[in-house]
Amino acid sequence: MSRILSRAEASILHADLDSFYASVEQRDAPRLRGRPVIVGGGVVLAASYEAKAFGVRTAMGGRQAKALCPRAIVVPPRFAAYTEASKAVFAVFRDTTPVVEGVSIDEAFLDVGGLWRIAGSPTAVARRLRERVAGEVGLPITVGVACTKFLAKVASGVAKPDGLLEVPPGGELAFLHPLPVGRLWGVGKVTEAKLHALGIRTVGEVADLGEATLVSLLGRASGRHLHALAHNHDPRVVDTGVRRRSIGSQRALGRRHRTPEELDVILAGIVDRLGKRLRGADRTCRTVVLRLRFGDYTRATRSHTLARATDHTPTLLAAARRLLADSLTTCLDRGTTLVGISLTNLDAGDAMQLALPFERTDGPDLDRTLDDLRTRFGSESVTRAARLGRNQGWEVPLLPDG
DNA sequence: TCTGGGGTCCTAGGACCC
DNA sequence: TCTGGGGTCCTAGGACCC
Repeated sequence: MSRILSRAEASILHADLDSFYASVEQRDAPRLRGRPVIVGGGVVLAASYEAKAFGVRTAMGGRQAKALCPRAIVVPPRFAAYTEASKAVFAVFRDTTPVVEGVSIDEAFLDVGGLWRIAGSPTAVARRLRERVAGEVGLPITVGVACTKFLAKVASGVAKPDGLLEVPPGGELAFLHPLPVGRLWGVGKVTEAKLHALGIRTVGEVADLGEATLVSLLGRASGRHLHALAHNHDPRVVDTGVRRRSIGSQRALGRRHRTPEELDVILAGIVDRLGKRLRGADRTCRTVVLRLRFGDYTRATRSHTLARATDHTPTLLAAARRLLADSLTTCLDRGTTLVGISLTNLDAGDAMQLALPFERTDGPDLDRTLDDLRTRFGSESVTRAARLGRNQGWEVPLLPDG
């Protein structure tokens, strides 16, 4: 299959803007250029490389950051400016290749395997992409080039900041195995500590471990995942149709005591915003999740699944209020420092949307309908939604790839 | 060190169904 | 009637990512 052949060449780009929020601030305010910049306040949302040199890191407490880098300039975030910059950068991505998969506001995968004839090698494409983002949007961006998504991401991480790194075909494992285990996607503090406890510090040592050992150590999914990545097995293609699986909003409240009435007002504000976002995205949800954090930094989640998917704010709010009412004594006892709502199970609504065209289609038209839906919703969403629809007893025909 | 806001995915147990 | 196996859904919690 052509997919196997194309995997032999390094045709996947992982493009990642450097210290995105801080770079936008430095671009827009000349006085910040070349200086250590921290975006945020109570917590560091982003730090410029000048600030990172002092040990300042994302998610670090503001006080600690100032202690490490007293000369840092702290600026409040301007989310509208970041959204606009992100749109401009993604426009350059899409002008480069139609096969773009956004990962976050500042990060995307691009498949440029089909561009040899018109645009040259993937590395040449990456070089031009970096020049265009710098010239047209005014931001530094790092690009990793490799034969798999995972390796392209590792490469961009190694090449940061403002860099370009291609992992040459055939040189994948030689590149990967000396790296520390923390470079593997999905290895955070906890997993790293478990591996270190066994004396395992490099990706190569993980690769030597064997899948069964990793599974017994980390659980089925994580073990298999890590084993695959350590051998650079990553069959995922760049998927243009990835859809959001949940939307959420939360608010930190500080340590001040809140009355039940205050909590209710905050909750209603959050649900109102989310309802608008949900309808704006033309989605529906079936599950409402209440997230709480308490004065002792413990957390709790409570969820409720509705009989059917909805985008109706009063319905969502009623569910959220019931969840909060059930937790109210805990909230008042322990002191609530954060309230949040996540709307999940967004696919349940998709399943209904998708079931309709299925019902009207049979014979040779089915393949065309499936192709059309996959283009609009992404292949994974279609498969998942069709399965959900079947489980609900709707008239959704079995998908060819079962 | 005492912490923001937005997400994804996995696990495990109980309920329920075939 | 008893017993077992297999599967999905729901819920709560946790790890991880940017």
